[in-house]
Amino acid sequence: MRLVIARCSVDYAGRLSAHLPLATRLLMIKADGSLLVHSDGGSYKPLNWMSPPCTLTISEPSDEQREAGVSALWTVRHAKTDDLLVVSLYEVLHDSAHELGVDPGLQKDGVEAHLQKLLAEQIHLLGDGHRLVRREYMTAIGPVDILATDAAGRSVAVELKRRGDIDGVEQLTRYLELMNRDPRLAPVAGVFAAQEIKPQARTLAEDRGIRCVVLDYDAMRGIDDGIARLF
Amino acid sequence: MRLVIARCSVDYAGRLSAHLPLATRLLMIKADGSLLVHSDGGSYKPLNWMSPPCTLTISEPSDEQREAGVSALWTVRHAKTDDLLVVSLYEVLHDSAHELGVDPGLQKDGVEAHLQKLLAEQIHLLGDGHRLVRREYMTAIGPVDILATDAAGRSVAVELKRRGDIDGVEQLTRYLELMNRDPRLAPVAGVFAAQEIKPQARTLAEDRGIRCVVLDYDAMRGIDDGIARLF
DNA sequence: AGTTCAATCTCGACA
DNA sequence: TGTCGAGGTTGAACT
Repeated sequence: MRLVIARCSVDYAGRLSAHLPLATRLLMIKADGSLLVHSDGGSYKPLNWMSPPCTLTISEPSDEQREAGVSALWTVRHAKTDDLLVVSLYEVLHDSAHELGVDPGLQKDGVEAHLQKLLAEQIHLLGDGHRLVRREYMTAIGPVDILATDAAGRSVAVELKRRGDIDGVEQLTRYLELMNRDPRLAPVAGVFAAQEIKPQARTLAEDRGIRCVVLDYDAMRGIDDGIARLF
Repeated sequence: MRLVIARCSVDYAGRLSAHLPLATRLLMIKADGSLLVHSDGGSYKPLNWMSPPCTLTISEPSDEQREAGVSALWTVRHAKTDDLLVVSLYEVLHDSAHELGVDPGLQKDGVEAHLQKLLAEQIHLLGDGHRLVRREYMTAIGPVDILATDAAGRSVAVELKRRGDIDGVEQLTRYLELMNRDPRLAPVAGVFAAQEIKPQARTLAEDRGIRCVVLDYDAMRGIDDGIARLF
């Protein structure tokens, strides 16, 4: 990885055209040839960049450019899409190279999967008499998070989210529409379960006869840990 | 901006939990206190990060950690969400600080708004006899991209996307439901227009009687440029 | 400040 | 390999 701090301007042409006026920025060249242009603020997204696979060419500026103060030109071209990024360097304030090696990568610890497991184990949270049929019940348009039955033996489809918004309700609605056409399942009631349910989502859900259940993740985990400690 | 190359491990706890095993990486501390952890490959997204507003605290490792080889601990806590990022530094290979100043920011030339403008100008692409009523036609639940009339004078609501997926169909469906209750507009036909329409989205749309139109952006722009050249 | 919607989205899973 | 769906999405425009 090569790190360069420089006064530069940047032009990009690809899906859109974009320009960065002259300013001091960090230029990061990764081992795969990709380039990131970062400012000293904002989020993790660079001001501009070129994704791999791409190639960086360093060239001399034209006389006109040199007269304007440009000391070098970096041209980065994408290997497949022909997207083009041109960095005009005016002054280099820092330049260093480093060997980092291959990264072992991020290990993600899913929480939604855990939430599903916990709710399956504590299916009574849906109401007295509920029984688990199965997790990830497959339908033609995808898996329903949890299929259960209520005290009267009727089917209950559960859509599970960490943060319940309108999309989750739409998703569950599509599942319910489909499942209610299956005579072996119909009638199927819907439950929208989440740690937190947005007011709009609740309104939409209840308008469609879908019950909303707010889950307390910490409490569920606490009980689960308690069970785990028993064995 | 401070740039540190170090052998380190990283732990994150927030929306999800994640861990980065010991390896050599770039740590970028921006002026607003945010932290980025980059490897020497991949795209512009860091392996891990903390967005502003947040605060970085540098502390001494515990005896146990020191014995394991940790020389320093960086703890970054988000100001609002309490998300936590902990970097355990084992060996610092490079450390430098730089003054970058405020960035003037990126100047973009948009594409999406342009597509709407082009379709409004070339409304015949919807079919012979179509006429534009207006762009961004307001309804109670938001603006419909384009409202037009067909050859028979019936209302046509157009939802425009660069890539047409299932969400866009749901959105248009909600608009149509609402507009068809308005006696001045009803009956309103729906058109789902995009540069590219996903098979699932097309199926759902057609099942609901919504017509799909695939747009050729380059051709539309070409015609537009041609018109521009005439004047 | 909250909401909605696009993105040079990125990224992983799955057919 | 393409397609599809989710993201610690991010970011911008608008209410």
